[in-house]
Formats: sequence, C-alpha cells, structure tokens
Amino acid sequence: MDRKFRCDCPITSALDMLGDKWMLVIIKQMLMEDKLTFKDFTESDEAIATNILSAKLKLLEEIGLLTKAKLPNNKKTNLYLLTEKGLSLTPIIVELAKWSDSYLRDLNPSIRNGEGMVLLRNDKAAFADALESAYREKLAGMVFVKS
Amino acid sequence: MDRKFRCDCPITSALDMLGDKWMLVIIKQMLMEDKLTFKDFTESDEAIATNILSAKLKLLEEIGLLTKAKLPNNKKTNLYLLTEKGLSLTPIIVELAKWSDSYLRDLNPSIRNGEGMVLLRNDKAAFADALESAYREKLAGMVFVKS
DNA sequence: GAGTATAACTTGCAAAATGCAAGTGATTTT
DNA sequence: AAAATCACTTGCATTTTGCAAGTTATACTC
Repeated sequence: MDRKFRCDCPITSALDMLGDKWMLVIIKQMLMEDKLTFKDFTESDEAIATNILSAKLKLLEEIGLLTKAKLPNNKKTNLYLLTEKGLSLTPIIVELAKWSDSYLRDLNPSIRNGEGMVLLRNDKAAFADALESAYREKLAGMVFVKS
Repeated sequence: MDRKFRCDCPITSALDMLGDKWMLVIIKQMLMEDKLTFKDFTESDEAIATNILSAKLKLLEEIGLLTKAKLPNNKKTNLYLLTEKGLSLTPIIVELAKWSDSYLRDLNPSIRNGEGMVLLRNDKAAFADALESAYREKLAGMVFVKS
C-alpha cells in the first residue's frame, strides 16, 4: 500500500494523480496536438525533458489514462493512445482553456487567440464533444496493435 | 521578466499557475469547506505544512485569486477570501470532482460518496452555480476590512 | 496587568520532483 | 555495412515540497 492519496476528497484525489506540471499537458498534447510517439512529445512547445517524459508516460499508463501500441510494420516506434478514462479528462482541459482565455491573458499576453477560441467561448460542451469525436475518429481510422 | 509561462498555450499557461499539489486544493477548501483563516487551512484533512501554505497563499494573492482581509475588531486573524477570478475556477474544480467520481473510485475506494454527489451527477452546471452562490452569499453576510 | 494562549507566520534542514546533458541499444533507413 | 532514428536511461544540478522547531504580535484569562 503506497500512500498515493492524501485523503478522501474527490477533488484532492484527482489532484494527487493530475496535480503537477506535466500530466495534463501530456494529455492535452495527445488530445489536441496529434502527439502520438515519444519523439512527438519531445518536439512540443513545452519542451519536456526525456527522462521526465518517460516517467510520466509510465505513470499515465499505470493509472490507465493511456495505452501503448505499435504500427503493424514497425517494431521501433511506440504509439501512445488515450483510453476512455484519459479521453474523459477533456472537460477539465476545456475548463482550463476557458479560464485562461478569460482571466490569464493579462498575466501571459502571448496566449494564443485563434479561430478555435470562438467555439470554446460560445459553447464549451460542443467544443469538448468536437475534441473527443475528432480523437475517436482518428483512432478509428488507424491500424495499430496494442502492446 | 521572470519566465513563468512555458509557452503560448492557454491550457499549459493555466497549469503553469495551478498545476501543482496545492493551489487548487486551497481554492477548493475556501470554496467548499469554509476555510477562512491560516489556522483553518492547517487543520484540514490534507494537512498542509505551514511553510508551504504561507508560500501558496502569497502566490494566490499575487496572481489575484484571493485577497486578504480582517474582521473589524481583530488585528490578529487574517481572512483569505476568493476574488472573482478565484471563484471562476469553480467549473474546473467541479470537473475534477466529476472525473474522480466516475473514474478514480477504483484507485481510491475511500473517496467520499455523500449527498452532494447526486446533484453533481445530475447537473454539474447547477452544482457549480450553487457553490458560487453560496460563497457569494457568505461574503455578502460578512463584515470585513480589506487589507 | 501579568501570564498564558493563539494566529500567523519564518527558519533550517531533509527528501522528493524536476531539469539538463550525455550516453545506450535496438531498429530502420540509406 | 554504415548512418540515422527512436525510445529510452544515467548522472548530476537545481527547484520544490515537507517536517519540526522557533518567533512575533495580538488576544484572552485570572
């Protein structure tokens, strides 16, 4: 029994799993930025170090938020794919985006303000659904072997 | 210029502020557990150390998520109160609760499963509104002096 | 009003998480 | 066969978190 959880509060328990610098960033990259392979993650804007990435991917797999897979004809490259449990973090990520859009621009003026923000502002549930659907469809159109 | 933000992604920027073990836990305690004073926080289930608490409260104030106040007849006790910017984190906290309720019970079976969960499951927006209203009303019924 | 208790901290040090740079071994490409 | 790529690991520096003990100002008690 390793004491992973601080107490019986659902919110604190979620943060015991997700409350750090990287876990939700990695999930976001999978969901919204087409990151699939170890290399993909290392090339992101956030510039995660490979040792941290390795540790966090392992953790995310243990928790059940992602699974590893391979393409049928490639023994080298790993694919990291969101599970249902991982995909279900979408609403949290969307709320983070919305809060940033509304309240964080004065602290970080460089925050992107593109096309996609319009739907987020008008209908965040639709925005979340669109993200989830797009991800599911990507998986549906892919041939891979779970490892 | 201190490099607080990793990049121009809204989600990553939110996590640059909130992505640690304590920031959202403290906000939650204010919003849902009537924590008002330094002492209140030290007595919570999560058992935060006083040095960490002190540092995080300072940070939360700098970011503008809370303000300090005092009761008119008491020069000793500080009150820590959520600002609008802080209160607007409610939807994020609610989504964390909902995710925990749905997906984290097998990893932490001790997660509370009380009365309040029913509304959360049925209508999370109503749940969030109820939390925000209750907090606003508490403030409205209080006499304090902002410091 | 003197002594005790309380609130809100700070300080010093230990432990854990994060970060950087370099290296390794198994594929895959040329 | 050699070179490049991918998915890591290792060693070490830095930062964050955690524990226990102290400090100061205010408030309460007799």
